[in-house]
Amino acid sequence: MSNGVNLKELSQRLNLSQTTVSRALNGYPEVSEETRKRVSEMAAKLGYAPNSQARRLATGRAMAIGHVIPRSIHEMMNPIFLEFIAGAGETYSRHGYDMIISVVDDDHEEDAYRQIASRKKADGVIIHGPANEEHRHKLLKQLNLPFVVHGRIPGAEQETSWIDMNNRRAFERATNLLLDLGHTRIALLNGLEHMDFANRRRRGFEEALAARGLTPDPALMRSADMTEPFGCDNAMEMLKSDNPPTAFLISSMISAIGVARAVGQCGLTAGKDVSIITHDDALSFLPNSGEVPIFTCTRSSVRYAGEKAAELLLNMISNPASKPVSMHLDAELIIGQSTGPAPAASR
Amino acid sequence: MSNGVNLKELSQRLNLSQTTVSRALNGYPEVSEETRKRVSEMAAKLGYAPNSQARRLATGRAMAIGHVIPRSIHEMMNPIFLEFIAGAGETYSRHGYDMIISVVDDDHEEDAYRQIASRKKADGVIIHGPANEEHRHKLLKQLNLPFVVHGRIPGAEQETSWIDMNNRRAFERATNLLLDLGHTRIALLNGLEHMDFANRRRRGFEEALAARGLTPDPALMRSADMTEPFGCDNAMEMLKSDNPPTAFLISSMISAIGVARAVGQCGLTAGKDVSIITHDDALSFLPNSGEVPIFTCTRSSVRYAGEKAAELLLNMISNPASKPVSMHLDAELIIGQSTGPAPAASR
DNA sequence: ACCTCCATCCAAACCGCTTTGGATTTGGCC
DNA sequence: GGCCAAATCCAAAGCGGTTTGGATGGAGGT
Repeated sequence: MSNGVNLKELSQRLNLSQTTVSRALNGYPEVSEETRKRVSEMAAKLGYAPNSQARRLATGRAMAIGHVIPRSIHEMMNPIFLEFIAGAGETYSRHGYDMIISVVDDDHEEDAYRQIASRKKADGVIIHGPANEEHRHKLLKQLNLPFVVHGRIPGAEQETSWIDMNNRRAFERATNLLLDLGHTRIALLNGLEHMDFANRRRRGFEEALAARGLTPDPALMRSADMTEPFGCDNAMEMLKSDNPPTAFLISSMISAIGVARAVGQCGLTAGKDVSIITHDDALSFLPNSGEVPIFTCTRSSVRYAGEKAAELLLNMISNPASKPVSMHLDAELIIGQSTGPAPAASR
Repeated sequence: MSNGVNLKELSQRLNLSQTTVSRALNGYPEVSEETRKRVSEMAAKLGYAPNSQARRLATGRAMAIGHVIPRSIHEMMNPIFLEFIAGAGETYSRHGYDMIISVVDDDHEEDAYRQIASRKKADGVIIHGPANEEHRHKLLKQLNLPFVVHGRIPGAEQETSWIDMNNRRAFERATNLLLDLGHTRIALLNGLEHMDFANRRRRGFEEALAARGLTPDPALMRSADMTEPFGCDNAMEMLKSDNPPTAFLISSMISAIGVARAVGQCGLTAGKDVSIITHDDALSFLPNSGEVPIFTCTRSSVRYAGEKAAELLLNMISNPASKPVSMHLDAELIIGQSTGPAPAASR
């Protein structure tokens, strides 16, 4: 027994009108400090809190942000998605917004957005994992639903708000590091390249090679969901080939761990016989810290991106006339134990 | 330009009352098939969808389920949590419910629940990761907010609805498997044992040993957040000790991967020199399948648990008088490549 | 004493839907 | 033809807030 008071009852108990009570609680100026105090005390005593549905209806704002995630969201996205959510969630709750997540069948994604708009379930949404061929932003514009992209939509950079890390640059720098260490046969284990982020990473890799007059060996480039076995299996295969790579550049810690497993199983040592650089999204359950991190990595916190994306979106919502805004985050290049000079001319 | 019609406009266009239109769309019987057809056609044409806030206010149901997760949710919970969410989310959307997730400061968890109740933000909640000392269920009872526990609250099994896997039994079986293979020095790398699930797993382990007259060696039992380094570091330390274990029993795939890394670094082979059994929550980004899975494991799908938990909760909500219900899931014991007979009297 | 101007407070409309309690029409049956 | 029940449909009352457009009363100015 603790709840059940509504505005009407509260105002009756106070011998005040609902108007005054509402204004007192919402900090409007046309109510004396004394009554305001009286009101908030009584409200606290009776445990009054405004019914959110009623408030939303009256104000016309849903006070919620939607995230629609297709059921078969690609495996590698999963943990990253959660970390992003955690960051965004903090921002939302700090601003009194709810976060609503819709898990939908892949072919119902568009429906989900339409429903959010037509039923007024949320004041805005976040687009996750933009692909090379992306259309969601068009739909959302048409639905007049504010949104922020986590990542970038190729060809729509100017007309959309987004937050992204500099994928191309990060992988370019990582590749250069390996080149500086004398590696020339570098393998790339990348995410699905129909995704924009993976596409950009590959370009960074290729451009760095090209700048030194090297051409990437297609046999050393793989692209798939970034699972652990993906890393292990491909690394194993490459290491056992006639012309194995001396270094690996990997798009995710999860797959990097797989690569490390393969390296171990081949009796090699990472950082000596083989070098590994991975991108590190700073996932909390895969810490790669310590004085000297296990993996040399390009690091960029997805959680932070989530916080910022949410802030961008909330700004857009409270300021609908504003121009598109974007944030470009640079990854840190952090030296760990998994890189070293290329072994001298192997057998 | 596509939305903006409300019930009033729709009914005017049809020369019908709002009542009739509402009833037609919601499938009530007191409207002729002909008008129903006319109504739904016009609704489709004008892109009408009921404003969810208004509907919620009128019906008094939030049509949403809340998940509050403390900001510092223990690291190992993270990916598991997401998988659970994915499962639950499917059930919700299939039933027209929204899922709202609140990320809150640890010391505001109680507030979060109170708000959900007093502001009527959700019709029910899921309790995640019950601890040995658990109090949330009392608060929720007092708030009169339906809930389902993912896991079990010790001492409140009868009076709460929950879904849990048989942790004790799973770890008992796993331990017996190792014992049958001749292992006697078995290490346990467990989750935080102030959590109910970890506590139960330890008991399963200890009881299996005790049944064969063995007492667990405290030096071989570790408990912490289930990160990858936790597995690697502890395994490394144990393997290098004077009296190393011949087998590892591990609470999470993530840490198991760390153990595998340590095993590799020590020049040993899993399944031959050292045996590994891990619990496998069937996380989608850590597949452990294939003809012969890499890890021998006790497997139980968290996603499935999420689906079922959501179903239990929705049932409770639509049927408030019902008695507490619970589901006990048994983990499969699956033989993979990481276990084998104990090596004959090692050096 | 009279008037203006604030400072407070209030009654009532409104947000968009569901639902109650009829009103009206239709059809079957004696 | 008259009557009753079933089939349709509707006006209006909520749901619980916010917000508009005053009303009221006391202070200050002349």
